Amino acid sequence: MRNPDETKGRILRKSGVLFNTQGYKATSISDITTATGFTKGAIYRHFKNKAVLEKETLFHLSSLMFEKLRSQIRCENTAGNKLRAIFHCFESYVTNPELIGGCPLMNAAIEADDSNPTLRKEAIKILDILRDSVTAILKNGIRYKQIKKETDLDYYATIIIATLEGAIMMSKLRGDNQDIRRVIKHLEHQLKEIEI
Amino acid sequence: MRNPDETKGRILRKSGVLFNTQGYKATSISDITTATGFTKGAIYRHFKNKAVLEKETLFHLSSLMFEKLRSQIRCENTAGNKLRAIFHCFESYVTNPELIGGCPLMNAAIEADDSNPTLRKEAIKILDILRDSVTAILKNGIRYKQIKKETDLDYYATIIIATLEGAIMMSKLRGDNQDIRRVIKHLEHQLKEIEI
DNA sequence: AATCAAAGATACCGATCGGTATCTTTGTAC
DNA sequence: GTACAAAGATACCGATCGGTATCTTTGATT
Repeated sequence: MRNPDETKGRILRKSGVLFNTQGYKATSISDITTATGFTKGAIYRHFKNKAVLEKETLFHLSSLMFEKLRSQIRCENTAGNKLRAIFHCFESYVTNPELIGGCPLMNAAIEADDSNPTLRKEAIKILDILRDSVTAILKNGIRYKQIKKETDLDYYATIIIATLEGAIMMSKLRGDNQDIRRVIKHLEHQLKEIEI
Repeated sequence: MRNPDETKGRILRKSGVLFNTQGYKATSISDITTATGFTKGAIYRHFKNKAVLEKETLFHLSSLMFEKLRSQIRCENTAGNKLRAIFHCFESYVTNPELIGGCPLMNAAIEADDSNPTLRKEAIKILDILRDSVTAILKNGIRYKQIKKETDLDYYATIIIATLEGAIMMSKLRGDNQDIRRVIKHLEHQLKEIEI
């Protein structure tokens, strides 16, 4: 019992990489035992079945995502710059090799939407939190006279998230950051129109 | 030998539905035998292995996609209306239950980008054709004085495709067409700025 | 009607899947 | 240092995976 929490953390980190690159269904428990060095016995002691491991891993991946997002947002002190920080966070899903596999929200959403209700529910939660983060920034921006008060919050949140996610798909598929760069340029233009 | 081409077509149509909803790796040959009524012997007579079946099925799905796209584009006679037709074609990936599983480009791209080079190559081809379709419309629009001549073709093509694909992901995940509607509204606004 | 190649069905292969029962090891409390 | 519960390893389960060798059926050709 040489530290169960650390073992669980190791499993979550490794399965996070595997699920995010190969997919959830396509990654076997054996893949995870090979990657972690632990045995099935160890894994099934911490997770009662694969579905639970998938769900907890997606939660873990989203925690990393929101952690990074929040730390970058906190560094900026205007709504506009906070949003620009979000844009570049998403760019790093293409450019940063550490964030292997791309955006975990997108990956889970595409795999789960038609065939994995459990994972889908978790993905919806992540999307809701992401959307709320964007609208909260806009709302505070309005409060502090940085964003025009007639701005449709939900509308802009949808545009920002959809555009970034779509561009990540395109850039990851092609293996360059051309599309994500274009999209960020576009979003920065859009931002200037609602900034005061 | 009661019509081998029809058999191949049946297999492609059924595996198209299965691959597009459950994923490529997650769909087994047995799933396809159950869905088609054919046996493994029949399937492996027409496709030398599963990878080839996956690739040919993705090509088949993209053919359906471009067929519908082209028929809708052909109905319109200005660049702007041709683009609007594309927007609503993509909306139907959310609203039309016949197009089950969503956009095949997106599905293949997300599943293949990190772990299936064969499928990834096929997905890149689809994205290239889609992008070329959009830029060709814009280019013709400039020629016939419907689109401002200083418009950056590749830039707009990226914005349009990324935004639509991202919104399909969001709308399919949530199970409503709110996000895709917002995004189309946004793209129509963008379109008015480059239309003459 | 006999022939024959192609279409498709059947039966099977070794490998791997998710999962579990059981055993051994480990750290800790006394 | 002994007892004990938890952590982790080992060995195995039936089911299913992709794939293949072989058999039967089919329809066109002569």
